[in-house]
Amino acid sequence: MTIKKEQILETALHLFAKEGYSATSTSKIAKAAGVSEGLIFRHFGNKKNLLKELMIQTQETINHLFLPIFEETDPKEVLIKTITLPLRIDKEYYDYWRLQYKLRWEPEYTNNNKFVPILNKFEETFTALNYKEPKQEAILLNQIVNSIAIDILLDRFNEDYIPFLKKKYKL
Amino acid sequence: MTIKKEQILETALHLFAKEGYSATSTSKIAKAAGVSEGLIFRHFGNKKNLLKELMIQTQETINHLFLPIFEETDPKEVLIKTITLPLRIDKEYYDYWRLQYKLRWEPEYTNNNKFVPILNKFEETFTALNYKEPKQEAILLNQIVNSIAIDILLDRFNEDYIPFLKKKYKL
DNA sequence: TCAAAAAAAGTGATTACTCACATTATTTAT
DNA sequence: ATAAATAATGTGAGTAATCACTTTTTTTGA
Repeated sequence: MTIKKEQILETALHLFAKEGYSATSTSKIAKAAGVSEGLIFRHFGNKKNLLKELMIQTQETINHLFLPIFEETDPKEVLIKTITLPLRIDKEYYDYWRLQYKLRWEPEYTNNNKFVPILNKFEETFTALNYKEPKQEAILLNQIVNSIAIDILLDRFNEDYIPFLKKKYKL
Repeated sequence: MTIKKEQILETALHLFAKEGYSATSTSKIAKAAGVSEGLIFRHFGNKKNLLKELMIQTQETINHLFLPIFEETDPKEVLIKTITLPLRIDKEYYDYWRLQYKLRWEPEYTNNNKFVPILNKFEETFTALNYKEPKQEAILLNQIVNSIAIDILLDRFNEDYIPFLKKKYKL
């Protein structure tokens, strides 16, 4: 991976996340990245493929952020780490999240259950904690984490919410 | 309001909700609505203003859907109506919701606390039910409803979730 | 010296939007 | 009442700018 290719990916990520895929032209990316427009097509073939490579990176990044939760064995610790996950994410990763949430609504974007592994982890956790309906609890927790992430990205999150959730889950 | 103007609004709503604002050209709208492209600009001035008028309609529609919750006085009934709201929405309104959720992520879209009234209603409700932290409970309930709506729109909702929530809130 | 990397200079298609003009609906004057 | 005047609605051909993408030329590093 050359420096310029990385610059294209980095710039495209930022512009796609900020303005959206359709609203971001390849010439705009090239200018912002400080490269010629042709280089984008040399490296990625077409615009859609640039997005595709970006989404692979995005998925890897997000998987990496979830890793500490997967590796945690103590169920209570799983819940704590899950609830506070959005807060612990460094701002440099925000564009990845933003792109992910934005692209959910695109018709081409097939969401084919990328969240199944984390839902299974949550279900195991709630089973270990003797919750009556661990499957539904897992869905609820997943919804909460997503909502917190969205609130943070849209700059309308209130930190008081976290201790409230900790009490709810007796943590 | 003339028939053709209504057709433009209706078609634009559907295309914006489905493909997104930037990805939908005015010529595409005109063709699908069966009018000349010039008429869009006669009625709305420019593309952005078409979206603006559409968003006013959208807000009115959504407010109307929330009305039964606002008018309900029995706190338990408020919760029941809230939890089941996304389920009770007719499919013909889906485009309004989709547009709303999609546009949250656009930089021009200023979200200036349109949800404050419903959050206040929820807070009153939880206060009446003697919940310890009604403000935070209101935020949680709002998150849940939004999550359900998103899941329905993205066609990944499981109906078993509703009875689970009813038990949670002792309904 | 020469292949890969990058830039520069193109391509036709599509974009949002304008404009001159036609048609239809509404108001006004007699 | 009705013809004339005015306003509202609608069309289709045009605009320059921008779009994704291609081809050609130049630069770079081993």
